[in-house]
Amino acid sequence: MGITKSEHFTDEQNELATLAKAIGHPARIAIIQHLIKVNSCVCGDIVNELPLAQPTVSQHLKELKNAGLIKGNFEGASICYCLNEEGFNKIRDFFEHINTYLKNKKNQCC
Amino acid sequence: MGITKSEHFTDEQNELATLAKAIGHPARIAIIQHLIKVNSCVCGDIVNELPLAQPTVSQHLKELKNAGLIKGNFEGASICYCLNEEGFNKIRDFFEHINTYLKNKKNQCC
DNA sequence: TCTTTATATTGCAATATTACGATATTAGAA
DNA sequence: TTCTAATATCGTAATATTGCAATATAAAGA
Repeated sequence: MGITKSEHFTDEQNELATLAKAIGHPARIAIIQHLIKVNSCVCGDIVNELPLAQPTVSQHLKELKNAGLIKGNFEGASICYCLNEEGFNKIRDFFEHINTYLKNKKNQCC
Repeated sequence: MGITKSEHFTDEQNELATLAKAIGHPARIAIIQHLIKVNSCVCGDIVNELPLAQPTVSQHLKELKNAGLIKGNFEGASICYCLNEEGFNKIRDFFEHINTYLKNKKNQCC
């Protein structure tokens, strides 16, 4: 039906899913990579970096912001975006947990 | 339009997005967590662990498999699922890269 | 063979996502 | 104030995702 049955899952599961989902689009990966590449806040040039129209980029930025993966500050007329450590820490912990498991796993049949 | 303009992004960006997207659903997070929790391959009991009907679970398993995040082996009449190290390594590298950046970042304005 | 058990596939309805043109908003510059 | 530049929001079309009942398939046991 297109509705995710969020109420049947734990808060942690829903939160991790929201973070991963927000990252799950090539334009949003590109935004994250660009923010890392320039190693500073980015004011406005993100639209020029992406092969998408301005309203579309704005929408992707909003989703990353809502998920807690980026932060935006007003910088005069434009806005300054940068990565939000908090969001990335949460999802990093999840992958570290998986990584630790994969290193020590036993009884694997496949 | 609902169409992601994949052709305008790099292979790496599309691949990372596909992996993150596959993880971006609470049911699929729950499947991953269950595979870790039992610390072995899981044959069939995943359906009983989730608050979803069998066809829905089957569909989620298929998506995780297509993304390269789990593997499935036939084990008699049932199927044995476990995590696929390869897929998780790829996305882990991405997050480690981000983590390294966040630790050393300068010139942050937000 | 027939049945049972486990899993996959099909088909469809409900909802979500993606993309963008048009338009609104907001802040500085003239 | 008026103009301009930067960003957000609205509205909408096209497509994707989610979920499940019904059904198909495949393997093992009686």
